[in-house]
Amino acid sequence: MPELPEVEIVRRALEEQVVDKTIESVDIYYPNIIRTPSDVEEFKWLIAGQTIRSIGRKGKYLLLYMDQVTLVSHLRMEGKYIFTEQNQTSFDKHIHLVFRFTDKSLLQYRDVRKFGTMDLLPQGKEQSFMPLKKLGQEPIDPDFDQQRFKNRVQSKTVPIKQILLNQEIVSGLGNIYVDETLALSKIHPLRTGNSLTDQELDQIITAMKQMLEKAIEDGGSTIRSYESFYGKGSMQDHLAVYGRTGQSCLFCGASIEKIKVGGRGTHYCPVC
DNA sequence: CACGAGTCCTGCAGGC
DNA sequence: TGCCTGCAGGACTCGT
Repeated sequence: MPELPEVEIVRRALEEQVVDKTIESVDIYYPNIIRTPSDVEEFKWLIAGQTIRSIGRKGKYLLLYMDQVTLVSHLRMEGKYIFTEQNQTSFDKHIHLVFRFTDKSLLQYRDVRKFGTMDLLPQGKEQSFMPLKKLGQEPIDPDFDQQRFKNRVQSKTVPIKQILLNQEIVSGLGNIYVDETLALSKIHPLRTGNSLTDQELDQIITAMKQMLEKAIEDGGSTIRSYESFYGKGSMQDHLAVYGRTGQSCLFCGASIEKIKVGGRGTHYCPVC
């Protein structure tokens, strides 16, 4: 499941593959992927003729900047982009959208769970697009405001696990990297925000950063069906707790436990 | 305001 | 063998 590092890998791939290409048309096989505009025909009409100028990323959102519009794409669980040079007319059943470029190359969007979303907004309007506007800073942002982060966490009464998953507090972390961050910081996922000391939050900040930077370097994690453009990342081989229920902790040897926190599967070492 | 629960969707695991 | 149930998960909406 793509989190910040995986989305960053996709961003880099798209940057190499589709920048400067002009969209001739879009085939849509599953319209529910498109949220904005609500009329799919309008989506097709607005995007036709647009040239992709650059690829950005904010948290787990991909931004495809074009001449008059910006496409905001969220891959959610299993969304992925597949670029092919040659023309094609039939696709596997999980391809829900195909961008056809004027040079006959294609960009296919594949999403088994159909959870991904796309919003096409007028150029510049993506700034005020709600989910993006409310997004918290990324831990790897050089301007990351540590004090503000600490204050917001300490004002909350819910478990730290849920707080780190809240994209409005800090963006880019998903279930895997939150569990890993807490394991690395040696902080129990059920500890509430207001119970954490400044020092413990410093550990969390350091761990988040380290985690994400290493994951990007490793080409992302390949969990379940997720694969990046350039094949598989290797980060999954370095996970300390995620998906290791019952296996022994890398730090102390105790058996990794799995519980539910805020409705999410949560892995941790009961000793560390 | 803050939080919990329900929703979307499909492949896969487990039970019988 | 094959059906049925439940689970996974990000972010949004709705209800308390």
